[in-house]
Amino acid sequence: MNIGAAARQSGVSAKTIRYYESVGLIAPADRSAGGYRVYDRRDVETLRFVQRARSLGFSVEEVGSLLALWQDRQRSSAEVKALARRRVEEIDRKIAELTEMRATLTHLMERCHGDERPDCPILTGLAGSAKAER
Amino acid sequence: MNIGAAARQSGVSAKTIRYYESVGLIAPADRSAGGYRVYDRRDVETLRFVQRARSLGFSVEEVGSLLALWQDRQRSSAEVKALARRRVEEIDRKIAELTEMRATLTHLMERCHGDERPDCPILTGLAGSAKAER
DNA sequence: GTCAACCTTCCAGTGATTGGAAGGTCAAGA
DNA sequence: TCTTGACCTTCCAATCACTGGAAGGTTGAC
Repeated sequence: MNIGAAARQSGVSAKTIRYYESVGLIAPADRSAGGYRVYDRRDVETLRFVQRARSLGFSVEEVGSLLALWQDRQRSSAEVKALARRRVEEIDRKIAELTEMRATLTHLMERCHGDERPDCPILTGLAGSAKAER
Repeated sequence: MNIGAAARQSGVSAKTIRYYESVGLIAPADRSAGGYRVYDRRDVETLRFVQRARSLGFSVEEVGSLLALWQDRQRSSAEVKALARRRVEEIDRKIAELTEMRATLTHLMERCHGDERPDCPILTGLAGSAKAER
């Protein structure tokens, strides 16, 4: 199958498949007589694996490690779990950061009339200390 | 004061101040005889405003709008509030996405021994359907 | 033969910085 | 007066993970 079909079946765009190949995340595809990249079901499986790992927020580099681990029958599950644990910690940090932002923002918004009047605590909060306002 | 002092007082790095100037977020600074950028207390205030807005996740472009609104004595607070509301919605989307990722990941991890054995549900979950596993 | 749909490579742009090179300015001290 | 070191200047390149677009080649159907 050509790259377009592989893209449709894996959920990874053709452009992105070529990109993954160019950065060495996936092996270079075989080529047809006309120079087209050729994929089989196994390649699509790999692409799907990559797609899922990316959707869980693993970086392309981390997906590379995961892929290597997946293809290594000898690997220990400890390594995989450690990678996953680090990812969860990262996610927790981001959630905490966003939650903090949200609290500051909604606090500022509550005090803002949101009408024609020019006075706006959101702006003065930004100008003074947003933190102290809480 | 020079750019270094302005950076220290505003919490925006010198490099970033120059960048903000280059993209038109802030007005070009006055220059000394020797060609150094010169800042006063007002500039530092503006930089601090930018820094706070950025830390709440507004894009540089959005900070531009906020800055214009801040400097416009005639503005209506409704506009500012709308900008903030969009930001909160965006934050909520991101938090939801991260929460979903976290749930999938921790579910996968619970089933993984994390020892020397090679079998690892995290990898098979990634290979099959991570969603279906839940 | 000709047409559309598909594929190829290569270069550039995104956002928001950051790093680094090569060189100019400034104030203090020997 | 000279030198040192801290600071500043501009400009180009890299980051991350794509995405867009140009210019051109391949394939299969009608």
